[in-house]
Amino acid sequence: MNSPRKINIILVDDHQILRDGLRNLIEQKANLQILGEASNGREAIKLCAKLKPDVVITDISMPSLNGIEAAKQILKENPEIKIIGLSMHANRKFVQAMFSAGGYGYLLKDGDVNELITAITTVMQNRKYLSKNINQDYLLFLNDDENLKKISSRETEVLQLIAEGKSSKEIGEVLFLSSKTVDVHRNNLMKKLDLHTIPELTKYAIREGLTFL
Amino acid sequence: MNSPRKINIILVDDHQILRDGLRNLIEQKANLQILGEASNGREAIKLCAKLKPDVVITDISMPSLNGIEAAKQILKENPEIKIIGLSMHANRKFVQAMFSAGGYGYLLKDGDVNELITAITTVMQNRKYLSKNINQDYLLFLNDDENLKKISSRETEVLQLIAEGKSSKEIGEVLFLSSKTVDVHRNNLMKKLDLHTIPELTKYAIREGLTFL
DNA sequence: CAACAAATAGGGAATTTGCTTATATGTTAA
DNA sequence: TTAACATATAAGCAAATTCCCTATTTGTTG
Repeated sequence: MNSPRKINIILVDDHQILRDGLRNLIEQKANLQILGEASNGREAIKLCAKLKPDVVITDISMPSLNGIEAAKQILKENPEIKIIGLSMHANRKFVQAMFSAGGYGYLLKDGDVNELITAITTVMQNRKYLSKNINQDYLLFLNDDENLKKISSRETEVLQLIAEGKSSKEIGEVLFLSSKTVDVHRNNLMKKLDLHTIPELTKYAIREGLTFL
Repeated sequence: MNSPRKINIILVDDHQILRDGLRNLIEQKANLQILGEASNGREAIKLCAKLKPDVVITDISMPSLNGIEAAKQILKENPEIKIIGLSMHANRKFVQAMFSAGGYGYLLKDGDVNELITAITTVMQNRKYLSKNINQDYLLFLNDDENLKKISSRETEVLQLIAEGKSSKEIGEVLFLSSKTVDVHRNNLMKKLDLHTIPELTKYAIREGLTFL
């Protein structure tokens, strides 16, 4: 009798101390193992391409690239990966966005670790998991995909970096684009959102949870 | 030969999942034990009064009562307790505030766990500990308490207008100043606040209630 | 009085943004 | 299956803005 293969996990959060703690707890379970860790969405995408985990546990709000955008891009390449969002916000908008992006689970950071283990096993059975502290009714609406996504993924990415204080040039370096392309994205964002200054874009990004206050 | 007494610790953070992880890691060290946990500053004060720990490890940003204020109040009753702040912000203001409140250590959440262990043993030797990812120069200034330069009312005025999306030229027009004067105010603000981009100033202004989201 | 902070502002370099135009690639609706 | 539309890319050039340095005046405070 051979024991079943371990579930391979990638852990994504911008706080190493949280990753350290979670890794330790998760690896106490015989059937779970951590394949790798990333500290933002951009690293997570690279790591998933390389390591092909079964499950990604990812913070939502992170510098450089947030968990929602990361989920979209990971799933475009590897649709079979189960992504579980981990956030401090019980906000409906985040929940919605995570599931619309193709995520399989959404947990609150003030849940306990057992809930995380439950979530992992649940999503591995192809079932969605939503933190028990969140109104479960949200699950009913998850297929109304018609959320206000006027702005594209690329634009969202650029917006986050703008709100983090980066210039077009710096953003271009991060995304391997000409600064002129970034200029165009910024200007399109401003047109679409009817916002006309960088501080206004910043505030919008904060409201959308793309960056920290 | 009797082994030395264990170091008693109270853990304070609003995310249970982070507490779970840290507790587990810390208790793997034979000489450390967790006496109790709290999920905000107010609870922490009560717990300290009851349990008299050697060390408190506390998040800075928490609901109900933040870590800085909690530190002040804990130390008023129990000046011998060593308090270590744990924050995601490398922001000078927080560091300064933590030490001014009487704290003994300041760690970033993206440091690793070994650093936390080091910090605990350091403060137990009556030495201050500052996260190695933070400019250590801050330690030099920690004793002149009035080093937290407050911003002038003119600067506050300018800051608000910046956060509303106005350029130096526009601000000059509103305040009947040369745009160059506004430039100087902006640059002084950045120096005083240790912030280096307009989006960062904007976020600061929001936190200070100078402008709306 | 000396030192210092606050408020004002000019000069000039460096950077950034705004706007226009253009091409390639998808997607979708008639 | 075209036509229309959205997305992503990027160059060129002009305009605007910011960054850094220096400087003067005024008020405060040890």
